[in-house]
Amino acid sequence: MMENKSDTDRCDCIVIHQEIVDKVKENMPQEEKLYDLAELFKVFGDTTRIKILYALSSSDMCVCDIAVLLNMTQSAISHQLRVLKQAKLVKYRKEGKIVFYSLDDEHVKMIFDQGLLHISEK
Amino acid sequence: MMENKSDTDRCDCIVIHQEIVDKVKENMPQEEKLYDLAELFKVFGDTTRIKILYALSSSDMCVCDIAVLLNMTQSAISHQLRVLKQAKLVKYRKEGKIVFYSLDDEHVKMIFDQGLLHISEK
DNA sequence: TGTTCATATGAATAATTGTTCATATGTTAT
DNA sequence: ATAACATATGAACAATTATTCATATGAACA
Repeated sequence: MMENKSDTDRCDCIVIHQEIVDKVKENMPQEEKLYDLAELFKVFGDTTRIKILYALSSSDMCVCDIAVLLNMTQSAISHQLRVLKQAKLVKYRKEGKIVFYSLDDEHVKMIFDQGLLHISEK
Repeated sequence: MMENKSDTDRCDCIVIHQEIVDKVKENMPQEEKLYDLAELFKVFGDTTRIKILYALSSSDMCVCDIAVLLNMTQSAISHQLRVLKQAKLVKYRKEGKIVFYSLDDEHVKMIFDQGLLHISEK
């Protein structure tokens, strides 16, 4: 009869690799930080938002201009700008009834570039 | 009676900003490239995958070790490793029945660092 | 004051996705 | 051969999310 594996939640090789796993565990950032990191990248993980960010990296733009540029509804753009705003990736200034959005982060372009580098090499 | 806006799909301000929009449009990368970029970041946009990538940045590990480390099922880890493999972010080598995964990209850490930089400043 | 315009937002819907469960594949050891 | 083990995978389910539609807000202007 076999020893029940789920008693320990560990496979056999973990016993051998325990040291490595412990070392890796030590080097892992806090749970919360990794969660925030994933949340940030999730914001980049949508074509519409990527396009908006790319557009804003060229020039500040108002909501309606972005909608025209991307051939999408004003509402869809506005919803996505809210997500970008919450992630502190864009900021805005009001001029009367027009709201101009712009990038709020120097890292956006660098994150882009690293991503494009990966893509172009694979 | 008002002129129907949807005839042109353009708001009033776009007429004024047309030049800017045209310039931005010129500078936008190809549609496909932006799609791929979003797909790449989507892969980073999940806590489990971020943790796996972080773990592998410390040391190569087998599937079962990762499962123990993250306290998740082997199946869940395996599914996510497939996603990472497809994105060419990890590679693997087989040693008998054990499969060791490792990072397949120098950019992973740099993308991480930029992300963490953004988070820590906001 | 009433109308037009630019933007924001809540609700609904459709599509995507992460995990679990059960099972398949392929390797090692007895 | 058979059993044990490490990993992979398909189907199902629950949860998340992007867009649309209708409408609200608030500014400019006639």
